[in-house]
Amino acid sequence: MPYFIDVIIPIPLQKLFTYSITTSESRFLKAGMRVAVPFGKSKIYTGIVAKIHNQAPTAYQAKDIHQILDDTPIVNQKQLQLWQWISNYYMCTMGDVMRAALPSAFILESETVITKNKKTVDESDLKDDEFLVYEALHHQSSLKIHDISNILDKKNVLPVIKRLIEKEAITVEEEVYEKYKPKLVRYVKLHANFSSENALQKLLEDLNRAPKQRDVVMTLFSVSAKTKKPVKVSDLSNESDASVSIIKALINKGILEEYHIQTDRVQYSGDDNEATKNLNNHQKSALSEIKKSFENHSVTLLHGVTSSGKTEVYVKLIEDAINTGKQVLYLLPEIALTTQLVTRLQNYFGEQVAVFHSKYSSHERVEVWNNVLQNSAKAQIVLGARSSVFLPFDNLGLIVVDEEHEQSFKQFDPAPRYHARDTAVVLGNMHNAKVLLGSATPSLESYFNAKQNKYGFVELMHRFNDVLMPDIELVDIKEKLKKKRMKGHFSDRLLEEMTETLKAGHQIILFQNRRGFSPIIECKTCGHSPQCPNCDVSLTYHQYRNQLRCHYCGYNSAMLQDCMACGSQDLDNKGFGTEQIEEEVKLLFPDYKVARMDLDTTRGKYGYEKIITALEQQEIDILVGTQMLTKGLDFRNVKLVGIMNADNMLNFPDFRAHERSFQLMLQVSGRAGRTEERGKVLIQTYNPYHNILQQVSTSNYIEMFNEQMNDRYNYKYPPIYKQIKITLKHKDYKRVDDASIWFAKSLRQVFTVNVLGPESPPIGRIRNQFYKNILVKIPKQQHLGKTKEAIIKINNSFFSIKGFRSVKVILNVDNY
DNA sequence: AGCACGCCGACT
DNA sequence: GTCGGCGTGCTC
Repeated sequence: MPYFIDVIIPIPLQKLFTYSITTSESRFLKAGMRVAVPFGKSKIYTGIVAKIHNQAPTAYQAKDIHQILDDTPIVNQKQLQLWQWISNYYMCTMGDVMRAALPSAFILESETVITKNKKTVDESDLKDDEFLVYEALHHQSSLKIHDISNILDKKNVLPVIKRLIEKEAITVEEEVYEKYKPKLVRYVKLHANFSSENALQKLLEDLNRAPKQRDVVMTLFSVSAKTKKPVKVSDLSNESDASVSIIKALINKGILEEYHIQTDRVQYSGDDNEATKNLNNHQKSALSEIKKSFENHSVTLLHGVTSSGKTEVYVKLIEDAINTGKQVLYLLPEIALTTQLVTRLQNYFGEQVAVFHSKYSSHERVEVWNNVLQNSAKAQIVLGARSSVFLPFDNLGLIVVDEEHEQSFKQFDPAPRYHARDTAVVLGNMHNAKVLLGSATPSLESYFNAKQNKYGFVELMHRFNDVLMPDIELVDIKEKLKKKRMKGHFSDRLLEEMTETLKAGHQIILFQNRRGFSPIIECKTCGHSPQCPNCDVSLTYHQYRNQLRCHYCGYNSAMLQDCMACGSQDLDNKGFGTEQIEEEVKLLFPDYKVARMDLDTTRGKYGYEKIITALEQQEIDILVGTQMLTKGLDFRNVKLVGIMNADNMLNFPDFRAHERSFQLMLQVSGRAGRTEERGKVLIQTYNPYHNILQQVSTSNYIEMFNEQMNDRYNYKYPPIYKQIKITLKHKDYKRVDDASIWFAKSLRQVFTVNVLGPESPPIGRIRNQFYKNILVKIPKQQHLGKTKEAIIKINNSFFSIKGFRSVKVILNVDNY
């Protein structure tokens, strides 16, 4: 019987590809193994076996596979199921998912290797460039395409190679290289010849004439007696103070024997585990409520105020899960994956904790992957950022999604555009695992789900040690400006508090959110900024057309000459960043140490940690920063938090701007006064009566939730409606314009009023590509799957139109 | 996505 | 004349 396999290939093509295999291969291969397969004329790709079957394809002749790359599957059945879900739900190809899921070292690529033919060729027959290549092959046995471009100093070398093949001077082959190389560490031991007492005695006598070497041997004895473990070459060299060459001499003489052991790149070397901390009463009751909730809700939301000790509660749940022999996944936003939290968990669970995030090299990721795959003791608890949902778990018992509201859980650019929190819920379901979502400021959708009783719900509203919530004061800068009480961006109130805090020897955090690309028009007199009449977002000023536009419905109007609210002509486009604030602080407080933390200052692997450490060790008095500051860090000595301007977040053109502002401000506020003393937060704003600011100042989540949900309901936004964003891009404006109008028209034929756009995004052109957005809003009762099918159908007919073929279409499900 | 094939401008 | 630009089509 003929055998075939369907293979997932890491390219954005909808279909799987069928290859033919032999009977013996069919016995060996299993779904989830990697195979190298020929694809197209010359390429060899790494594919994952999705299915083994006997149905020969009818329309074409299946090719044979090139090679099997694994002995056992590296992707398990549950993962393939998850990939399929992601591919369906987020409307991307399996290839896209594969690319995102596998560490890149697993995806091998072929390289063309050129070798000289045995039979000699008449060199006069060759042209200059052909001769150069031929000549080079006399010195080197093989060349890569890359080498040839270097030799000939041009890009396109394929015609030359083609001619050489025709003249039978060379042959080409595709070769696949394994990218992952295990790390080997060199060890030494005494050669077996000297294991007897006599031989050893004789050896030491012989070595009396080589005292250095004798020392090394003696040190080897003492080290191995002390540690009772194999001895590394590097350790021996350090301990005995001998150079590596002396050890090498001993190896060459056959006195020592060298061997290699494969080691993990990622290793934990710490003290013995601590017992987990005892919980206070509030934490205890939260813990038992969570456990109770898990009985009938596999997903539970924990709403715990900042500094309430959520982590300790997680730790207890993790402990329970691993005690029953299950794996645990602890998801965090990338940026919060700091050494602080990692060390904390390692203190409790030691070696069982594995860390997985984007700063890890591809090789390190392979090691974590393999440890999870083998259900090794070293990876019972995985602490990771969004991509760790792709690890080969087999036996998950618990998933914790900390800082659940964080938008960085959603991947925006390349496909798959998945949300790790939502994917984690699906993953948990597959494993019958419990999922705990935790946040001090839950996302509206999760809180909504909890309210709908779709998720369980537990609150933890007491701060640890009963520290008071910080005192939040709103400062009206409109008024301060009028009364001339502003120094640059600082109000007199903020300066007062800063001076006092510094005098008392405490630290200050100043928060300036620099987000927002195109400037927003703000009236200098009343702080009003024009709103879109159709949506609850601020209009964005577009200089090139002197227009005000709405990002969401495409509404636009001519630029106003005077403020709609107060008639003042003093309109200003606002936008100041952390750098200016830092400069101003340095001038205002020249005697104190000021530092800045934003994307620019935290570049590099440890940039972020350096600043955190400096702050912890109180080398910094005032830290100016962006949202980075908000991520679950514990700064003991920070007493004052200043939010320089709350308005620029509130006016961000996004239906979530208010929700996000609330979350952000409350999170930053949480950094103030985490020990005995009560912290102070000052929020500078032009509009202190803004509902969100009032809600922040009283930490009133419920009120914020109700009001925002009301808006979402009125304006048909998530979580009431689902939405899919369709982005079209092309380098020719006319073409995207036509294409997007066509696309939107086709969508309207199916979805009528629930289609918004097409409209140009605030940044209409990026990298010489013009963008157009179309938004499809999906009511709750409308079938999601069918909606997607309809969109895919429209997309297919779109691509059958000649002129639209070169337009790129990006589908983004839940684009928030 | 790559990559080949094929048809038009600007250079040794 | 060729080199190289990118439009179009295909990949088991």
